[in-house]
Amino acid sequence: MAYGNALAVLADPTRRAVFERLRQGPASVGDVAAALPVSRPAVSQHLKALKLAGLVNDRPEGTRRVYSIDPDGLRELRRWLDQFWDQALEAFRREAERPVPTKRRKRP
Amino acid sequence: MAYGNALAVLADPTRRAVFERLRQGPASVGDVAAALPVSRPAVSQHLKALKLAGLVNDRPEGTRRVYSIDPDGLRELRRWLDQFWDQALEAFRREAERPVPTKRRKRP
DNA sequence: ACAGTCCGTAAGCTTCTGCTTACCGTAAGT
DNA sequence: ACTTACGGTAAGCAGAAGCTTACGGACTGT
Repeated sequence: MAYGNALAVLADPTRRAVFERLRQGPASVGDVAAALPVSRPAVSQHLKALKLAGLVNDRPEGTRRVYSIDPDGLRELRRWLDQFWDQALEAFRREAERPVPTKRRKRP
Repeated sequence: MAYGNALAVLADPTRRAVFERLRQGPASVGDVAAALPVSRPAVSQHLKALKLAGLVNDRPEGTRRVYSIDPDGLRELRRWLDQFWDQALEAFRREAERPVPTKRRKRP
């Protein structure tokens, strides 16, 4: 049920902006903050949430801390969506084959 | 940027539960509410949000209102994720090819 | 050793959000 | 016409979430 965390984390716009910035390649906290209209601590908190959800990795580099995207979290989310997609289409097909909307009766 | 709405809507656990219930097939508001530990109005509000995000459809059926999954919203979300996935892997590959971590210098 | 840079965390506040209860409209059956 | 079933909306509230400022810790270069 980790995809739930990923969804919740990616729901916030600015946190998603942080994530999308990392999509271009690794970056430090300050780098990301410089590109966004929020403070550096805010970015730090967002990165923490992203890390907990398994969406990013981080490695120390001197006094800086470089974050990069972790494919694992994305993979899980993708799997959930694909599975959902298949099942939904299946239900869709079943429903389309039902010719008449079958007016709900009380009891047959 | 509609995928943002989809993400925000699917972030809430009970709303996602409503959505996943619909994955099995169309259902009325009461049906969904009966399967969840929340009140019927809560489900109604969740369905409204899902509908605004383009994730579900609804059609009247007598006094009842039958909701079903709308593939369009899911499709958009899937497209975003796939595109993100590809770009992230690309950046990943580029990074892997960089042999030495290149200790950040002040100025060359 | 000292100064400077970069970052994480705590505290606090404001805003948003999801839930419940109460009420009203609509459609069908008798 | 009246009753019953079903569902949407309003009002209100408790909890969560995101942002900022302030502070302290870790590493680097002089």
